[in-house]
Amino acid sequence: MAILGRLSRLQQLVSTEQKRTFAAHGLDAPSFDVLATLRRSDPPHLLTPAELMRSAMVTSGAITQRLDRLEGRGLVTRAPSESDGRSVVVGLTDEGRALIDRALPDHLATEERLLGALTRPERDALAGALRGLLESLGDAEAR
Amino acid sequence: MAILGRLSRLQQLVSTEQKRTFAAHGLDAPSFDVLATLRRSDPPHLLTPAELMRSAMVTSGAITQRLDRLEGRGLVTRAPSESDGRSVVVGLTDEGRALIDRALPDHLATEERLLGALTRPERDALAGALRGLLESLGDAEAR
DNA sequence: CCAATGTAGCTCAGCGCTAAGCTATCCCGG
DNA sequence: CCGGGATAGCTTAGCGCTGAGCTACATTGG
Repeated sequence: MAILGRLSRLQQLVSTEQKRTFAAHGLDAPSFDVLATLRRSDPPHLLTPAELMRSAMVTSGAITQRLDRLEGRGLVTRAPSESDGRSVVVGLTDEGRALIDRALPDHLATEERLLGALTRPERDALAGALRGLLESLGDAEAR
Repeated sequence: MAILGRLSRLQQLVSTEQKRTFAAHGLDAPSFDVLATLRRSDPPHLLTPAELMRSAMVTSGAITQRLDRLEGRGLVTRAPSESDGRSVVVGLTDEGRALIDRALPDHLATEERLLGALTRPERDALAGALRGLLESLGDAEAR
């Protein structure tokens, strides 16, 4: 089983490299994750903590703390939901949106660089294999 | 770039599943990693903290703390190196070896289960792609 | 031979996450 | 209409890791 060990090592290398990119924009990985998830969501780019939690695959406490930090920096806003008294709506501030819009191109360039060794067909095959595995493990959000 | 995102999600799912297996033997992932690395090394299964550090891709401080915990439980031993005054030699105790020998088959079964969705050729292709990526990123220990 | 540089391992403060538990709200079936 | 289970979000203690810094030992070049 030389697959899962390599998966873990590769993820480790990749995330270390990505951290460097995030840091160049004053971000860390958890913050980038939240901002990018909001940015990728349909306009008007509003999500609940529960949605962010499912996307990030972390516990609710982790999302609470991520949002605390981002809100403290003025990058996201929290407002009570109008339709569900338990829920909260998270949105990007102008500053948060400007920041993630600066960081995203760099992030994509890093991805491209990390995958540079693979040809297009190889990438497609790899993406397909990963997708298949994710689905077999019941990952609902296997995008 | 649907690859790196899936890689991260997959690694998350896999490691959560593996944790469950480790816990069934009274282990967590870091402890399992150290014991399994020692067990897989050539007899007499002795490694230095520096070697464990490179294998696990964590900092030296992390290895120190992992070894503190394992030594405290009586699963590994630390002895000063005879050939290098800076170095330490880590070995498995009888108990440590017995424990990892019980846990490893379960771990392999978990791997097999997680990869159940892939056929043999699919696995080979995936393993090859991951290996290629690791090498392109300069991972010396891409086994 | 020794000064300079590199390597090995340890220490510790700080950080983000989990796990468990809490309150408040929603929603379904009886 | 209401009781009970599910869901949303927050809190907090505890944990493992990083990053920076330290000491001791090894190695290399002049």
